[in-house]
Amino acid sequence: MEPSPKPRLRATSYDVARLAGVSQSAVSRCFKPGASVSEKMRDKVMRAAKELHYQPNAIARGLITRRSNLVAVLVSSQMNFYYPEVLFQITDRFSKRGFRVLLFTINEEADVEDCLNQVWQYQADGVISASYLTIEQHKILEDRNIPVVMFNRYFDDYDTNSIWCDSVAATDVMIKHLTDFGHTQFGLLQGPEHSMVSAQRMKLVRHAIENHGGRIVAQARGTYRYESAAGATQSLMTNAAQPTAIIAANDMMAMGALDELRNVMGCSVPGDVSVVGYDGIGAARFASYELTTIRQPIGRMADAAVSMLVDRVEKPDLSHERRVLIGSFIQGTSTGPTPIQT
Amino acid sequence: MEPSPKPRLRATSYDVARLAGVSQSAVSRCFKPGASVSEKMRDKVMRAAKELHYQPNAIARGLITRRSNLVAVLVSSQMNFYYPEVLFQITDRFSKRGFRVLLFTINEEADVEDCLNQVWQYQADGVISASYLTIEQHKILEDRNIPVVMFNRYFDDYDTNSIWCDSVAATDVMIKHLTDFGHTQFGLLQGPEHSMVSAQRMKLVRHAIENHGGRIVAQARGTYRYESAAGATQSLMTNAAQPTAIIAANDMMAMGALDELRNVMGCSVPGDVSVVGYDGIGAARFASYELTTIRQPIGRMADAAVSMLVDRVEKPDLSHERRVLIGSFIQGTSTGPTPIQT
DNA sequence: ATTCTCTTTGCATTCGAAGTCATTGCGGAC
DNA sequence: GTCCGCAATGACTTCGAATGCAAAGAGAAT
Repeated sequence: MEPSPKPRLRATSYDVARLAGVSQSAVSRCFKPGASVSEKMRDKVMRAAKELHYQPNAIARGLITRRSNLVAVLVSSQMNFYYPEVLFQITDRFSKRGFRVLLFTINEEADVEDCLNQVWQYQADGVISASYLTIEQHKILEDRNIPVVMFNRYFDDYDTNSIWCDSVAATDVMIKHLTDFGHTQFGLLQGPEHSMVSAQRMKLVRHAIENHGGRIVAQARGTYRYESAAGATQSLMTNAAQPTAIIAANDMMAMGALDELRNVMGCSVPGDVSVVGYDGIGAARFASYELTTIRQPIGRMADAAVSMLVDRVEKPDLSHERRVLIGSFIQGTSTGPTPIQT
Repeated sequence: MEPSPKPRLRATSYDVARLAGVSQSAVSRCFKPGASVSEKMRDKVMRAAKELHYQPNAIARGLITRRSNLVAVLVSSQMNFYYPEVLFQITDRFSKRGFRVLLFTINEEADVEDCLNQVWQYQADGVISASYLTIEQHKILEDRNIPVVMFNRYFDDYDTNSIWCDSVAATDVMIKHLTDFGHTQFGLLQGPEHSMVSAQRMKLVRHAIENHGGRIVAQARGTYRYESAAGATQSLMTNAAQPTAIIAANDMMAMGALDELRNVMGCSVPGDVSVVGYDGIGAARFASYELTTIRQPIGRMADAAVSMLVDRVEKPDLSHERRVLIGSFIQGTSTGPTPIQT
């Protein structure tokens, strides 16, 4: 007695070939755009493929072509609404370009090592990092010939592919907007110590404040998260010289500061204190906040990042590039005239 | 003349075997936990592997073992803060279980078809769907023997694996909380027409309102997004009989409604109108909102979803299961006593 | 020393598609 | 009718790791 044919779960190219009465190579070619196949052949094969619900096995294909069409996206998992926006935009665009996204969320720095190993094991064709990465870790990837694009970060002393948002002019406009309102006493609500984004932004802010004759009277640090702003704001406001305007390193903290001021400390914003942020995330436009902020063109940054990565996957020898988009000043209602000094 | 040896980009198990002076099988076994390998062998191999920076090729492994260790996660890309929270939690947990996440964002229903094909091509071991899926689409996956877990949704008339949050009791408490405050005129801010989550929630709400002697005086629909609440709220409030409490199908819309009421229509919340939502997302706790809502235990739901999927990947014959966690009523400051009727 | 276990190791094959190369077929030019 | 060029097709090999099976080795018991 014949053993009952094990119910093949998945049709392979051989099954399709058998059914269509052609060779496996022919089937393969029919699924490769631009291959040399006659109309008749393509028809036969496609009909058979449809009948068997055949779809090429991307894993097997990846093995032989050495192209997985997988890209790894690294994002920090901290609850900061900036990352989901970026992630979704990037994923969307990769999808349209025929790449799949392997998502890695980074909780703590220690996760990165693991994550890079996985990237390597899964033969990801490239990496977009919107998370903290050391130069050493970056080098590991480059040594392995995996192109990397850094999203909204770069290294000062080391060449990389990166997408950056330049806020020099916008920052100047923002500070001028505040000094025009009569503000001279500024409080800085910075991000974490090691964060280059925060450092960069605060550098611009300091410079612009100096330029427009303001003075930094207080500084505090947060973690970029909403919750971290409460304590930092308290510390800023209980300073000997009270700031009349608070510049936060991102919108999340600006929102936290605004809430702390309005809802806990009983201040009016912008009546007593003005608050500004950075990023231009969706939530910053909510009517309860309407933050004055500097908006990153996230959509165009995602476009640029995806293009840049896809280009390097296709032509590995392309040299490093840094693409800089320009952030724009967005006036909200979280800023206004200085209160008259008593 | 010998052709210069092309610099092997990637060390394979053969390279490691050669360097260690053992067979390829031995190398493979050294990387398989629980395989029968002597101390000496493991040492030799691991040393060689380290020297060559060898890491097993997950693609090749997947081809032969028929296990990709990839899971697909489908989420809607609409800007609703609920999805990122769920996504990050789920990803985190899969990571710890040795699975990688293939992310698929769904913009419109038409994307699903494509996405399912990709899931099939990439041999995903399983799928978690936090996005809209028809029964037919679900069947496709099951026919292909790909286990699916539906996150926060299920089918009424079709068996599936699902994680669900039961809000029956909490809804009753919430409505009682409102009627105790004197509210009798309710306005419903529903989700999209085809959304089963909205339908379910609103069913509970209707029932509870009836139970506690309230009356639904107005209804409107939104898209679950913040922006969609503005118009819907206007429509609710310009109704002949004005509601004194608005029940939104999710927190995002509740936040939108609250902002529209406070910042556009000049109402006091909860002075003039009370507002409640559903989900218990992080942003609902922001001091500007402090929504009264029904919180889903997202962390435990993610745990359950991941466990359920991993179980079915490992034992494909496990029957369907529906795990139901209980939502809890969270009292915020968006609800209060009815205004005295004039 | 011999035999018998039980563990460790290597050989050979396998997974599924892609691509190389050789062959076939077809049309047109002579 | 013969020859040439080009398109279409198939046989065979390849990618890298896992595994069934057979063989070799290590002890233990006699």
